[in-house]
Amino acid sequence: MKDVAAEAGVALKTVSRVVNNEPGVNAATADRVRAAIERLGYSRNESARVLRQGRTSSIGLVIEDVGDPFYSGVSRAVEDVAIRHGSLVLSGSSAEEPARERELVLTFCARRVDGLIVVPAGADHSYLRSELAAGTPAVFVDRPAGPGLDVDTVLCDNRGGARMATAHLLAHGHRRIAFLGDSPTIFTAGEREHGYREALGDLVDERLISMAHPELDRVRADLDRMLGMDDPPTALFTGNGRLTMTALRALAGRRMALIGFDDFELADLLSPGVSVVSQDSAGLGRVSAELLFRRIAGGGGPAERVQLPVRLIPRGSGELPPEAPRSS
Amino acid sequence: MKDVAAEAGVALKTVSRVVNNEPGVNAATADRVRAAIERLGYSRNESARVLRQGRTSSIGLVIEDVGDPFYSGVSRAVEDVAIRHGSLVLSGSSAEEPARERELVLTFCARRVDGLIVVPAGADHSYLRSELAAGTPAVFVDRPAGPGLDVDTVLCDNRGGARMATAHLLAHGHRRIAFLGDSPTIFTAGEREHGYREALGDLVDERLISMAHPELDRVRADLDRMLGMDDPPTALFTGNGRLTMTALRALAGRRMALIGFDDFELADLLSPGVSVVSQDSAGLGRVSAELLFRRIAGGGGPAERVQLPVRLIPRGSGELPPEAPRSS
DNA sequence: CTGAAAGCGCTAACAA
DNA sequence: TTGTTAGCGCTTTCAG
Repeated sequence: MKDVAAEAGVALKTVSRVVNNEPGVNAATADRVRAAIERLGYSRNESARVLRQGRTSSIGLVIEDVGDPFYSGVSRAVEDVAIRHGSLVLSGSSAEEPARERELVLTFCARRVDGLIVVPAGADHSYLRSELAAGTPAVFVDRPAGPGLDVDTVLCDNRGGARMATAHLLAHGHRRIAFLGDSPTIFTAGEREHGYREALGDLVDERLISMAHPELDRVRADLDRMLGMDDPPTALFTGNGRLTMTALRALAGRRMALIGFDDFELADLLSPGVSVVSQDSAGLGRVSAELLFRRIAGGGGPAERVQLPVRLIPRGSGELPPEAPRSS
Repeated sequence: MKDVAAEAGVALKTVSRVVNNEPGVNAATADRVRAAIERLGYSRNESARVLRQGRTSSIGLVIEDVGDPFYSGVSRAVEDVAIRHGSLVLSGSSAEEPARERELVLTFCARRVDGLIVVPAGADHSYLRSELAAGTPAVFVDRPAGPGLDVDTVLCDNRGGARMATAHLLAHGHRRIAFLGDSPTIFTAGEREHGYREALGDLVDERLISMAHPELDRVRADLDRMLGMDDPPTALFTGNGRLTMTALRALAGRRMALIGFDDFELADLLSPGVSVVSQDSAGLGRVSAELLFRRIAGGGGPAERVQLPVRLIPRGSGELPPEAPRSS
């Protein structure tokens, strides 16, 4: 910048003014400066600007895995909003490990991001307290923050969606409805289990509920066990996208009513089409990013908790009738 | 840092030494400093460090769309390698728009990223020349850089994969093989078309080739037109994942041999399973990131051009025999 | 082993 | 409309 000033025969500050499109610069002078910039191939050093202004024009995004379609949808939506606000996105995957989540968040904070969007992996976010107090706003997405942290949160209606799916199966005549969920330590998994239980009421049978990490072998074993019962399930409700696919593989063509939580590409092309409870991943990203930028801009008020609706998409698998009872 | 120094009763530089784990600090002093850091909740301001050192420990990643499973696979792999090198990833989606690609790259450069990984949308990358000359290394992924730019490149064997797929269909008795490709301005689309033509030789029929943006209506119209011919195609080769899915929808259950370029989730669950040419998106990301970090570390030598192998995964759809010729 | 001073490139505040 | 000066928080250099 010094060189540019010399080249254009003006003061440092004038160059700064031109670079920042600040008003109050003679057009001719500005042109001379721009010419000098062009000639010298100058480009502003953002680090210095950041140091001076204390604003990085970047936000940090911690998700579970960029490779997962649900989270990459969130990611893309956040990115779009950020660009509109002139911000860049620093992102990282926690791989569902609390330690990595913490490390990423603290790294982002050390880089003085203007704000954070976090899909939490852990349950303890006390490490964030000092950052929040220091004025870095954060929005939690998909899952709430650990106890004692008063922070904006954007969630899907997990419980309502699960209730809806289960009720849909009930309405189609099913009474024996199994639930395959992810590990109950995961917030969304627990909420969906609750919704399932609420809809089922007295019909709940603990033997038809299985919650653990979605591995094919586990799912297959569980399904085999359930289907081998005297009064086997006639319908299945799967607690997330990965589980739905795993279950589809494990079922290996056996015909059974099925509704999955979370939509997925090609669900409509399978036969029958897979009925799902669809979450709006893009909406999740968009809403949380907008909330964050409102906070960054100084928007005050108490922490908000937004819940986005989900919707049931019937495609056939959720509308299959119960198998005719076996004549015994 | 000044406060920490005061709190610990040492000089600024000593704090700096402790924070950076520099050798030559009395253990007791270091402990005192660390205690002060803890008490004050201090964390180093990376911007200032960057300003001084000129190294940001971050790389820029420009892809087409984080929401696309192929690119999010690349993305995740890049991220993993970056973390191992103590680097963060700034990423952005070009949405296949050259202007946005350019803007992202220049924004990243203004932030003084240590290096760039780019899936180019445009064909002209002259804007990068000054950055490269200034010492910011770049690696192009999935598609090569525009003419006149001597830069590391990591590609898949698009042509070979297309040749393999087409030959596979030929081996299963097909002689009328249609090709649906993406817009020919996209490098990978062109390469795959070439491979298809090479394998087909004299059997090429221009009426069985359609290349454009993968919209359902277009694909449906093309397929209808082709299937209405006197000698309709008995097999279809689709040029990317999006097109494969679109074609599956457009075929709406009509039985026809099919191989798609690029694997996708659930390809095995459709009936018949969809045979594909699988690209290693994670490998693409990993190899390019490793190459980039080698350059950042000062690794010299001429620009490399790495080609990753692809593999054919038969699942049924690519092994269907031609329909018995209609008795006319 | 520890410290003082200079300066990275920029912008804010104040003059002229 | 333009310029001058100070200082953001850190690391580098050189001196104790």
